[in-house]
Amino acid sequence: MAARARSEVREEAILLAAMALLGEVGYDRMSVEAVAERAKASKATVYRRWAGKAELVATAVRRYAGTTPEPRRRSGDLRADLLTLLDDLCSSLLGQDAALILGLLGAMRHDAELARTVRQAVLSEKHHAFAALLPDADHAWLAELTSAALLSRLLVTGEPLDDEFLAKLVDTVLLPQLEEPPCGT
Amino acid sequence: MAARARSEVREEAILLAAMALLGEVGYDRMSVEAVAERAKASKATVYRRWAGKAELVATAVRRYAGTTPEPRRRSGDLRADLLTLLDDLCSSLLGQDAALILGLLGAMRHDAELARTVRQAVLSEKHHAFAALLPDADHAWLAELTSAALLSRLLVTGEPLDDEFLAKLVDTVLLPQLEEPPCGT
Amino acid sequence: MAARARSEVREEAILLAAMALLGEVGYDRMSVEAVAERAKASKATVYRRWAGKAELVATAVRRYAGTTPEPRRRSGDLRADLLTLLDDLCSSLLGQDAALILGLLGAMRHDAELARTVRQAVLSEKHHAFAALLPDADHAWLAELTSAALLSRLLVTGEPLDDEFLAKLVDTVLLPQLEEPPCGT
Amino acid sequence: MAARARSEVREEAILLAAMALLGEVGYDRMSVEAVAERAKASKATVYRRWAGKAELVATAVRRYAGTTPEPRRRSGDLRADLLTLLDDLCSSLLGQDAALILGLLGAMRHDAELARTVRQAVLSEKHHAFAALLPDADHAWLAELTSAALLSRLLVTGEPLDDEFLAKLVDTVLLPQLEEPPCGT
DNA sequence: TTTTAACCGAGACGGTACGTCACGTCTTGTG
DNA sequence: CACAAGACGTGACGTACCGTCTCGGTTAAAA
Repeated sequence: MAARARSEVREEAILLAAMALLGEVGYDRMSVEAVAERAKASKATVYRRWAGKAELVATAVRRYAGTTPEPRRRSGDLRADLLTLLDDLCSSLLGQDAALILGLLGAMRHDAELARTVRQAVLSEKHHAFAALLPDADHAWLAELTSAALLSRLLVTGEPLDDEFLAKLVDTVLLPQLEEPPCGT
Repeated sequence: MAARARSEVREEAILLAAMALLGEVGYDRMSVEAVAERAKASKATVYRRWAGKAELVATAVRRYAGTTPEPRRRSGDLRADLLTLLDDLCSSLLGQDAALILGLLGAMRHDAELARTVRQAVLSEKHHAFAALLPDADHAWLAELTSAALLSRLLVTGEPLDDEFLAKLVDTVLLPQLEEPPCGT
Repeated sequence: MAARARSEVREEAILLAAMALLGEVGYDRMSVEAVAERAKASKATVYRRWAGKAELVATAVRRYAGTTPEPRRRSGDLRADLLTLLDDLCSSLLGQDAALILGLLGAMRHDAELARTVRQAVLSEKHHAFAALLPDADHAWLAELTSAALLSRLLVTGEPLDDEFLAKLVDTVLLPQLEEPPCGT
Repeated sequence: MAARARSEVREEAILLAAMALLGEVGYDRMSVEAVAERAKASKATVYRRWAGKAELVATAVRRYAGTTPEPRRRSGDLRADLLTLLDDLCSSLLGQDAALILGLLGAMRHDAELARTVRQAVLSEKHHAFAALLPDADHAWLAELTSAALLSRLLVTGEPLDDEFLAKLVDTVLLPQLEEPPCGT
């Protein structure tokens, strides 16, 4: 194969530097200058590709954090499968970095294009996951509810995304919706 | 010896200016200078009372954000009452101002005490509302789910908090949890 | 005797604090706030008496630095007496603090009254000294020349006001003027 | 790698603005912000090159203050030539701008290197002028005395540098030193 | 003594300038 | 010719003093 273009190499270096700094100091205190310096790139190179910090970080996270690997196999037990699924989704919640997510949410308000992209990243992943597991359900709605609950924990309550929480979510929100029709009425 | 007391008037003017700007431009683009100017105060006066932007915003929000109106009367029809309740909660979601909420969430990351206060303000309002309507339910959980769904709409999807959405929330999330023995089993 | 009025006590405390700080950090970095604090006075008390830093310092220096004590006795040897005189004048050159003098010179440009006072303090002392020693000479001119030379050393060249310098001043500037007439012409 | 060189143009604009303001309002009331604004530069650019106000002024003066015009021709009459010389020196006394000189003297206290330079500029000009006119005299001493007298008038007494003053200076200070064997002895 | 008025500490206040930092744009020379 | 290096204008940051202005507590003289 041909060697990758210089741009790609640069881009990767920048994104990796961004991820590293993101982890070290958080979104707020991460500066584009620092990213450029660490990547041995120049600020111009960064700004040539991204419109600002939020976009840069968005790309970085999309590429290096949202690694929702191959969905784990289903066991046949619906409840167990849902728990496994949620566990996977948690792991990929943009690295669970609240500051990063806030930064992105903020940036979305100024950049409609970014907004679309992030929504995609945040929701469609869940959407597809649910679609795979429950072909007949209202995937979009399940994805939205799940996403909302996870985000709320992360941003608002600050409580951990632990097994107990996931179980409650499955038992009181997700499963009831799937069993709804059988109940008669 | 007694010096002139810090004027409550000044403080209020500053906090109101902060709230206003927070709503207008969001946390990031709100500058302390602008707050001072609008409050006809000097930067020094601001910094004399608060250690920085985050603390200023924290106080402002603590004081001026938790204003729930009195709950409307219940009709006896549970579904209708829930819809009315959600409608009320929407109206008080900090004015549904996404910029302000983002600013708030951002400020929470810099001020743990504020974080507690805001969680209280955001959740306990819903908590009490549910408690009044459904004495036997898991109020905290209902409040968290509802809050999460509203926030998600506001910040992530950007879709409107319309009746259709509220109805879906009631029908697929809230009511199913109240029909506790879910028919079968 | 009656106890001194409170004001006088306060004034003295403030002036002494000013002198102390002047010596410790110099004119530029001495702040009125620091003077007040050290004197356990309030800024208002300082500003009640003086219009600003320069005036405060002017008073302080006039009172506590310009202590040209009683003129030393004349020996009869004119040259020796002049040297003694210059030595005394050097000692009283506002404590020889260049920064202080600069501050005063600067303040003089904004405050004509102060200007008069400082000129008085700087020049008339020398004037009188010369008048006592040389009743028939042009005292004002001698005073101006001497003052100028001392100031120049202090502010411009920064070289020490040592005996060699004083001797040269006496021998090449002062004495020639006194011997002028005898020479004929 | 090569970045854009710091533009000599920017630097010159800033220094000229500094000189202008120095002359207009004096060192103390000259602000870096004002300099930057007048130079159509930014504060950051100023601070990128100089560590503070003192250094900025230092450079400005170093570069733009030592401008003596060519000496006028001598007539052969020593007294007349001295008067002419003093007149020239007056004109070049940094424009006889007291505020500027005070600013300069102030800046010298914060920057030892500037101090050396300014002394050079202030004194060596006179030094050379005297050397040209009186090859055998103690030029440095004459220069210092002259400089001192001019400065004293400008800063301390505030009286004009008029012909009468210059004549007195020539007749009572300069000429007597040149008639080296002072008649008697 | 007791009142009563001046005085004074403490320090809040609106300002102005400081020096720093990061932003996003731009130019320049090197590999 | 793409890129590092980094200068530049911009604008907010948080700090330090400025000089003005209430406040109440404390004297010391008048009652």
